[in-house]
Amino acid sequence: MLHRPDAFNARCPTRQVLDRIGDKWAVLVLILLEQETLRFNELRRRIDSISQKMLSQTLKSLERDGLISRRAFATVPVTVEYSLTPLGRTLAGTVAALTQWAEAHIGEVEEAQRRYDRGEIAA
Amino acid sequence: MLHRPDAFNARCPTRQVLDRIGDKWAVLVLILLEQETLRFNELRRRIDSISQKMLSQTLKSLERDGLISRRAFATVPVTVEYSLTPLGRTLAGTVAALTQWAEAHIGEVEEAQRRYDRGEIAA
DNA sequence: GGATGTTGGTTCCCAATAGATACTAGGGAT
DNA sequence: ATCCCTAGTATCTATTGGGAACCAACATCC
Repeated sequence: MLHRPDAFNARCPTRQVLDRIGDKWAVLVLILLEQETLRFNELRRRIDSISQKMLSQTLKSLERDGLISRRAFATVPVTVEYSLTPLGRTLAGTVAALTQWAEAHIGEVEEAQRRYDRGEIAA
Repeated sequence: MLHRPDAFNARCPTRQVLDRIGDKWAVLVLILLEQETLRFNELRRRIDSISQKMLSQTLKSLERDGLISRRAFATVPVTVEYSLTPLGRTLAGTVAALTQWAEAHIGEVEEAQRRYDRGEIAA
């Protein structure tokens, strides 16, 4: 029935990509870098409530996946710039569609949550 | 600079939606239900390696958000059907674009990972 | 001249979450 | 009687996330 790579099979590598997208911090980093190259602490300041650890970890994963590139300059203190690769740029476009959906439909989602919490399980 | 709801602010509800999309199981459920209405154990069998607990939890969240609807029938044993709501259907379309990206670019991602793991931090 | 702040991280610890396993109820089939 | 089916829940543990402290090397403040 499924003629394409089966993302529902845990062994399928497509699932790995899906798992990466399923990282909220990665999504936010991609969206920010789509607009401009940023340094580590600039990213940290812009993404409210992200910890250094998670930012560092997220950037490392994205770099490993070839989605962003890291450039360090031997200034004092050291300067590190992160930017999207061409591959990352194609993903950022797709991810932007998700944030647009979120912004467009957040009202409906919140209303559904209120209805659900009041006990109305209506469709 | 940002004229739209600020997803980078933790207090912005848009971020909640982003967090929901950032759930790998939710994404897989949405994709499956886009094609047909399915029962609990059918979903469980199709999504390789999901546990009963996580499926149950994921379905409950999606229902609360108004993205899927649950219908129980008093058969023996009880039958429970899950299907997309109109709202969920609009999201499933957007999410499908992500899986298409994953399937199209998985090769590039894997090659980047191999390069990174060999120590070539090249852009 | 010592305290503090900057850079981009890493390490440690604890709380929260994910996942595996077992259990429930109310039957049906063997 | 015993095992299986349904759709979950309860419990326990493994993994992960987040907070805070620490690092080097310098610049500035007082």
